[in-house]
Amino acid sequence: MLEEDLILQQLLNEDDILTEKQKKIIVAAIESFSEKGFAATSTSEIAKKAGVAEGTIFRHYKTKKDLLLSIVAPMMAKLLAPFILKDINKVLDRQFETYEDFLRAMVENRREFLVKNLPIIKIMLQEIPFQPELREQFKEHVAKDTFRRFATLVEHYQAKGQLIEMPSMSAVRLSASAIFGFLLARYLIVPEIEWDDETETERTIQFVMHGLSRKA
Amino acid sequence: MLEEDLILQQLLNEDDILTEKQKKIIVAAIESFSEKGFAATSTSEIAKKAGVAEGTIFRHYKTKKDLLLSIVAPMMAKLLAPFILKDINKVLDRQFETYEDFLRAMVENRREFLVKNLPIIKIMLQEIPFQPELREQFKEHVAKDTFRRFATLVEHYQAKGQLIEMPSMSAVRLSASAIFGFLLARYLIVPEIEWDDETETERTIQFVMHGLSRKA
DNA sequence: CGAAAAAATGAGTGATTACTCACTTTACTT
DNA sequence: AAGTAAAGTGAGTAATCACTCATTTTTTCG
Repeated sequence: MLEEDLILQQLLNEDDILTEKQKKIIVAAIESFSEKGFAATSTSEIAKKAGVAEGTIFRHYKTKKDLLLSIVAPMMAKLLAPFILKDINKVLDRQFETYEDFLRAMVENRREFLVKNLPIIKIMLQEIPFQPELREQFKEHVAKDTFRRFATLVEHYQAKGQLIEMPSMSAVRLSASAIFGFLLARYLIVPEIEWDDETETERTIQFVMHGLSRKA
Repeated sequence: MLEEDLILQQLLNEDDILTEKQKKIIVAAIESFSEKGFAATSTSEIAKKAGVAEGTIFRHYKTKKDLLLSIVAPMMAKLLAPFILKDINKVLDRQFETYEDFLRAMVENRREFLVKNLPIIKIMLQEIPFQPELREQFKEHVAKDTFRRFATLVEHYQAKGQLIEMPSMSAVRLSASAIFGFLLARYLIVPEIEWDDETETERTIQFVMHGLSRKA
C-alpha cells in the first residue's frame, strides 16, 4: 500500500520546492502547536526548535497564521479520503456487499489515518473554532462533501433493504457518532488505558448494525 | 425546578463574597475566553470589557490562569450531576423502570446543562488538553466518578435482563458516544442547521436501545 | 570559475504581554 | 464622624511578541 496517508510526508515533498530549513520549520511547528496550542506557541520557540533563525520562518510564511494554515489545510482535503472510491454506487456492490463490510473498512481506514496524523489532527480540532478559514474549509469538505457522500452510500444500502428507513442524514450521524466516538476515545481522550482493539472495534460495528439494520 | 444548573449564577453567588467588579470580570472573561481562546485573550482586554482597571483583576486572581481555573473548575464537579440522583442503586428500580427511561432522562438533563453553560463548556473543552490541573480534574470526575457510576447503572439493567451481556465499560462508551455525539453535533458543531429536536432525540435513544437491548 | 539569484541570518522594531505597587476611593464598624 | 480595612486604580515594569530588513551565505548555472 503506497497510500499517501501521511500528511507530514506529503507536506514535506510538496513540489520539491521546500528547502531543508523549511522542512525543519514545519516539523517543529507541528510539534509545538500540538503540545502547547497555536496561540501559546511563539515563533522564536519554533525557530529555536527547528535550528533556524527566526527571520527564516517569515521568509517562507508571511505570518504565523500562514504557517498554521499551510500545515492544517492539506488535512481537510484528506478527511473525505475514504469516500473517493471512484464511482461510489457502481463499484460499491462488488467492493462492499453489506453496510457492515463498509463500516469495517472505514473504521480501519480512519484509524490508520488518525494514528498516522495525530498531532496535525489535534491542531486542526483545536484551531477550527478560532480560524474562520479553517471553519469554512471544514464545513466545505466535511459537511458538503464527506457527509453527503456518506449519505448517498447509506441510501444505497437502504434501497437494497439492508438498513431501516430513516433520513440518511440521521443514519450517517448515528454511524459517525459511534465510530468517531470510539476512535477519539481510543486515541485522543484516554489512549493510556488498555484497549482490546479488535474486540472494541467489532462491538462498535455490531452496535451500529443492530441500531440500523432491518433484520434485527 | 430550582435546580442550580447555571454555573455562572453559581460562580457569581459564591459565598456572597464577590464584589460587583469581580462579577463583571468573570462575565467578561467567560465571554472573551470562549470567543478567542484562553491564550489569545489578554488581561487588558478583559479589564476593558468588564469596565475595571487591569490591576483589579490581579487583586482577585493571582494570575490569568487562576482566573481560568476559577471559572472552569466548578464545571467539572457538575459533569457527574445526573448521577447523584439520590442513592442510585436503591431508588433506581422505581425511578427508571427501563434503561430507555434512564437514557431519555439523561439526554434531557445533559441537554439543559449544555445549553445553559455553552460558553464555559467550550472553554473547558478547549483548555483541558493544555492545563494539567484541568486534565487531572477531568479524569478524576469523569473517568473515576461519572463513568463508574454510569457503569454500575448499566450493570443493574444487565442483571435485570434488559441489556445484552457486554463489559459495562463498553456499553457505557457506546451509549455515551451516541448521546454526546448527538448533543455536540446539535449544539456545538453544526447548531446553525435546522434540527427536529424531538425526532432526533428519540432516534438516538432508539438507536442505543436497538444496539444494546436483549429483546431486539 | 564567476555572477546572479535564492536562502538564511540576527540584530532591531514598536507593540503588547502578564503582572506590580504606591496610592486613592469606598465600605464597614463603633 | 472618625478610624480602619478592603477594594480599586493606573502608571510603570521587564519580558516577550510577531515581524522587518540590511547584510551575509549558499546555491544555481552559463
